Amino acid sequence: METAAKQTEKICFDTFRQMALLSMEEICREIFHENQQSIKIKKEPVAIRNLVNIFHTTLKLSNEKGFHTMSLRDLSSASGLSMGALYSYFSSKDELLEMIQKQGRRIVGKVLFDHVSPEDSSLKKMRTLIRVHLYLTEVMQPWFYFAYMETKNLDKIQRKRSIESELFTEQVFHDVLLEGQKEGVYKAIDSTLTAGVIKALLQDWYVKRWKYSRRHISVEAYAEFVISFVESAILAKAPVA
Amino acid sequence: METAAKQTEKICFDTFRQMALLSMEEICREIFHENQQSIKIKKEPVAIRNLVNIFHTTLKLSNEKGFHTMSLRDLSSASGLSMGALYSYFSSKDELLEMIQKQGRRIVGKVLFDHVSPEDSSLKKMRTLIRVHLYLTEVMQPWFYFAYMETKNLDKIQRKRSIESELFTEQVFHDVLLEGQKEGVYKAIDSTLTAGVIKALLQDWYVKRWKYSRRHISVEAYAEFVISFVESAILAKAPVA
DNA sequence: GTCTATATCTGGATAGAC
DNA sequence: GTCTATCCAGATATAGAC
Repeated sequence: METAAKQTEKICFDTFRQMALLSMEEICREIFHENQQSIKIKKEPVAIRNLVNIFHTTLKLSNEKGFHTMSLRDLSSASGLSMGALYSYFSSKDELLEMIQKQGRRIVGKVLFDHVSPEDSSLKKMRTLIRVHLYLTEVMQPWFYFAYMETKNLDKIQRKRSIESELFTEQVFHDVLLEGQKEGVYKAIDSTLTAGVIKALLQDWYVKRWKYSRRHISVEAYAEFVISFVESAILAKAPVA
Repeated sequence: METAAKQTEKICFDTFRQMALLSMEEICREIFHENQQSIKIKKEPVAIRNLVNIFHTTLKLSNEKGFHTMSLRDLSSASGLSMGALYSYFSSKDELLEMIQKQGRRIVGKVLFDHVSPEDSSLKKMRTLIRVHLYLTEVMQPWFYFAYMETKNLDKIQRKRSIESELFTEQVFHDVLLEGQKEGVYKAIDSTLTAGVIKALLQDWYVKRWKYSRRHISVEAYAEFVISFVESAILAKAPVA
């Protein structure tokens, strides 16, 4: 009974995947138009195709051995673009790093909060937030991992932005927790620490992806586990079915 | 009443700190004697003083901007040792990386499992494991963070060792969970995922240290929070006081 | 727009003075 | 034992042909 309702309402991972892929190209188009001063290419289709290629390849190589260790020669041969061609899309290796970070933050912003409607119960909000967050990080795993590992290599201002965005996500969970506590759905435990703990569990999914792959655990399974684990810990009474 | 018993039994963070600091010098002495083929220095006191300095400075710089980004010239000026002097303690930058990883793994092995006795109840074992793990990572925060972030830069064999040690820690938690489930103390939920979740919470302490510092949360406070959070989620009945 | 060839710079590593 | 000076590989970045 409850299951039926759940299935119709519960956000589905597959539709999610397509959405994010669509976003990817769109974002590249935006980046292209915004950075036309540093991008020397004029034709949009060419530019976008190559940008997608460059970002994709950079993420792949960096996540194997780190952005700093990846030389532009590596990137050149792996992407099939020459050194010269690369430099018509960015003016320095650091700029490339910044472009990727910016692109990622933007997708997150676009996708993450479209799925929670304010009229939902705090219980439902929380569940949806957890699922959406996990599904998003699954679809964009390479980017999240990259952003996570390469923060140190950013300059101060970019670094600050990255920290802000981390704390902002945590804040969203924090707010829902407070709301639920007011309603009496959740226990009155430290909401800041709890929000941090939830964030840590979500992060583990994309940071330790190798572990979960090896153990053949799907995102959906992990999502349901996290939800039930967290709810066991914070619900005022026994979890609803 | 329970509080009094708890305080006498509960492992104390301050004594813990001293123990780890002592270990540090001892370990450097061991390293010195083992690597006398690559270390050109003969006098023990000099060697140890400089080794401690080198490790300490390397951790500091690397944790700011990454090991790869830290040049040996940076290390030289920050430690006060010349390039030449540095090279009488290791034969390559990679060897320095390996020495630090090895040193760290050794301290962990020395300290981590001395505190759980097999005759304890699984409940007590779990609590002690959580505390000891957190206290240890607190005392050795720079090293743990370093080991965590620089795994990518290791060669295959070292990398494998690092992964093994990660999975081993998780296994310890896993075993205690199973034991507790058999005794009926813990619920019969997925023990692998649960162990992973606990590990993630412990890791958050040293990976996101900046966050907890900023919020003025002490290790002890975090430890107690994690324990109560985890127990709320996994205890078969309501937690004991 | 894309390539090849090349200039320039950075940083790991070593030799030899003190 | 420690320092300075230097070598050289490898990386970023650019110029100019096609």
